[in-house]
Amino acid sequence: MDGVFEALGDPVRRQILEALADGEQPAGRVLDAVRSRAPISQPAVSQHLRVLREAGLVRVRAEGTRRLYAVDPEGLAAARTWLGRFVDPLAPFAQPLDALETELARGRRARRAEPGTNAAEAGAVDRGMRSGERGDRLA
Amino acid sequence: MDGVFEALGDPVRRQILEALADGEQPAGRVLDAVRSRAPISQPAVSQHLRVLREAGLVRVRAEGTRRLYAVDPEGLAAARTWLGRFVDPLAPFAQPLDALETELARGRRARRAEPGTNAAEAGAVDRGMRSGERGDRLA
DNA sequence: CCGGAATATAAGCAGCAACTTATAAAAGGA
DNA sequence: TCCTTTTATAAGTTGCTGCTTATATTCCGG
Repeated sequence: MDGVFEALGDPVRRQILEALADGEQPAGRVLDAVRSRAPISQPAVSQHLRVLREAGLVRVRAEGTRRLYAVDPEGLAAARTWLGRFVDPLAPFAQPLDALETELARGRRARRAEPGTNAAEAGAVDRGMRSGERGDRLA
Repeated sequence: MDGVFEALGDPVRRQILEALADGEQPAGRVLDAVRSRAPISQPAVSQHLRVLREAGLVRVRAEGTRRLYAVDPEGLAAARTWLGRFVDPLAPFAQPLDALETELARGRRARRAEPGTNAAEAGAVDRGMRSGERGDRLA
């Protein structure tokens, strides 16, 4: 449980989660997905998967010599719940709206078959795309 | 880096956010809050605040010689939205029970730890339970 | 059984991120 | 003006984290 946000803090691990967003996949496929963006070794991805597993963010299922990984919604929900505390204290009632947003994202995901849009969307969030006004850049 | 999740990955920064959960507070008060749990220098907290600010998770307002920090809901919402893609669309409606349910399910899962696939995960849960702190318990 | 495929672990190394102390900057009060 | 308070920045050190290569483990087909 300790380690959920630590695990989410790594961009490669978030990418792995995105690769698993469409459903259960063997480690090899996850490896390929990550490699489609940057060169990385098989052990590196295996280690990332371990971190995610120990954080409760993914679950594994052995099938033959393959390891099928899938997102563990519980772990994600835990992180989400923690974040929920900081959302406007006046409005825990914004929840239904939140659910709608999620529903829309899900519909999009189901309707489509290409993983490209997915990554792009998440990447935007990753890079902190928000309404400007904060141009306080400092290296 | 300007990553939201990178910023959230540090336990001290999450603690700072918790200290700001009750509303705007001057940097000095944040410093005291963090110090109430572990010894840390003033510059260290100042640097953490900068990371949070650059990630869009907090905003600052100068008042005299004081700097008043507050949570920026937009940044948190971005993270929450990203996480939302992996969560059951109906889950947000169960929000109040979320944490408890997660806890229970996790305990169950750890108890029936299957050798090979789940051993490491169970160990991680054990380690996670040590904290006992209200806010950090989750993360 | 044996070779190969899929995955995990071991061991070691490099870079960075978070800490420290020292100092600067800015504002308010005597 | 000078001192104090409050916060930020500079500079340097170090432990941890994520990477690599090499090897072990497990399973399946021939």
